[in-house]
Amino acid sequence: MSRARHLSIGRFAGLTGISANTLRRYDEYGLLSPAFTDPLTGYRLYAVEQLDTGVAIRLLRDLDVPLDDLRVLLSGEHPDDVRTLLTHHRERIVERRADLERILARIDAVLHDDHGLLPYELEVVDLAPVWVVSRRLTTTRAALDPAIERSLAQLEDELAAGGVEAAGRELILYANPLQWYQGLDVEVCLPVAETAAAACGARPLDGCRAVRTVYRGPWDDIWQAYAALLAQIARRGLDVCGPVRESYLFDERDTADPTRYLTEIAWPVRPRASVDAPACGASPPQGP
Amino acid sequence: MSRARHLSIGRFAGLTGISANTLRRYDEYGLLSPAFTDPLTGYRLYAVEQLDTGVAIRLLRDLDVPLDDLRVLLSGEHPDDVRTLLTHHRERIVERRADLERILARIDAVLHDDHGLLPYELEVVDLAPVWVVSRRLTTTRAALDPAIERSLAQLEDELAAGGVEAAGRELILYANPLQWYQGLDVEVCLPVAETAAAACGARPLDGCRAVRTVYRGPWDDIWQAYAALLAQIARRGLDVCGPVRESYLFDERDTADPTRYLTEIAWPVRPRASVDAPACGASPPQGP
DNA sequence: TTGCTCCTCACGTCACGTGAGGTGGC
DNA sequence: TTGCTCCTCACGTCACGTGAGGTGGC
Repeated sequence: MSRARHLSIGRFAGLTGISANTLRRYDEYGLLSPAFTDPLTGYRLYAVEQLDTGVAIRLLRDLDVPLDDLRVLLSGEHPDDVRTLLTHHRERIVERRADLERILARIDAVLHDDHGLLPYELEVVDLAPVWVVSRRLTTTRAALDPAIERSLAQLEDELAAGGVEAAGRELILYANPLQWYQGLDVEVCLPVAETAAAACGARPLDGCRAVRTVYRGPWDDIWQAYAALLAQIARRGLDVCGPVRESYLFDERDTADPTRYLTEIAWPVRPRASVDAPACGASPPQGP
Repeated sequence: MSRARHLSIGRFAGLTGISANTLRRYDEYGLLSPAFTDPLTGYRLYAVEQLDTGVAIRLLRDLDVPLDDLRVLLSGEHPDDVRTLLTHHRERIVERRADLERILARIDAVLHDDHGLLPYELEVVDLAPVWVVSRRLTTTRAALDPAIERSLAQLEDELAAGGVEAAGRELILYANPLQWYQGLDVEVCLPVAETAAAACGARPLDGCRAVRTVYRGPWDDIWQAYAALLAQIARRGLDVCGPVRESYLFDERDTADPTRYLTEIAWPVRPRASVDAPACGASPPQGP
């Protein structure tokens, strides 16, 4: 066995630009094993003929092609050639770039829009009483949107039949927003003028003290606003005490860009009665 | 100790969107520990007041801000606010995007330029003899470029003094290209017409059989071409037998884009004399 | 009591780098 | 003989997910 045409791991590393350590792992991994391994010393000896394979691996790794892909390619078992592999890999990289673009857009939104990380500025307000026609339903989160659509359409039909016009956009009450995974108790409301209340069978929503904020962004992420609100309410020594009201200041009727949606959240609160008393409707371990 | 305002890890996870597992690690890591841990059962209980911190962590992790940064931010020890942190983080993301752009550009170069992964098409050629004025030097890789510049300038001065014009671009001979880490033995040559050879003290470069390829790309990566060439030479049953010649078909004099450089590499070869005989100049273990 | 939640501990992911501690070859 | 190279084994990186095996609380 002549070693004249064999390269030690260090030389092979120097020529291919792959570190000796990494070459050992490629050997173990079955990706690129030396032409000869001394059974006594364990020394790895690479053939000069393996250099171009090594260079190719190095080039593809520089492009961040996964080792698994390289093994498939080098095994020759699949008919995929480098071109096919790189085409697939290109898509992966394009996706990663898109991920970064999304992150950048969100960072810039925080930096430029000049609201803090949690863009929920709370204020305590007194909600005025309001007359509404409403429809209450129980549904799941997945079925929520069409259920609301249907209820709204029905309410609008009823108002039209009675010759009454809605006094504003719809208002949606959630009795248990934090237990959405157990099903949602929803009341869809359309406000009407008090003078028209009798004509359409409207009921009053009582006025009450509430904590109010405006959430900006797509509805999928609105749970974050709820969790943050809940923390702030607790910090202020308040307890939530009634169904939360969502109203839609700016939504798909106003923009195609969900990140610009504005949703008002108003949560009825009262001073915390006692440290040890369970809070009504807010304390998750309590109710059904 | 009332637990009415405490949340189990599962509820806290559901409200913040952080998995229970991850919350346990954040506890261990000191990033976000529960307000209360039952010493008997080890159960973690989070305060409602911790929800907004949880949401903030979740938001920043969605932006891929490292845990270490979050710990610094939440510790309040440093005056950095979220804005500063995000500004730094933005730079990191922009860098990552630039990395991906570079990878995409290289993938596209391979895909569109229609050469294979190793863009080295070998051919065996017979190099014609050529007359050159030359200057031989020993240097390191770091000092190579200015050393070549100086030698070339001197050679050009000499030719000008003798009233002779160069017959083409320079040619550079490397006696030991694969041992560059041990120092380079370089001969810088300018070709001249045979008729002018005597007037300027030119010497002949003998003709010989050689393996020739054209490397495309920046010089920093040219070692890859050498390694791949060496593999192909061995596969064809040849041995290298003399200093390799580089000539610069397309370089900084022609383009500002190093990825478009074209470098011709011609390596004198002979048929392998014997499997066990050491090859001249190519077999790395053989000495300086 | 059943089923759900919670606990800890360990291992896998991905592709390496960095050492410790010891040995072979000129 | 000295200094260099090579060996194996173990651990660290990063931020998790996934399971095993067992227990607490309504």
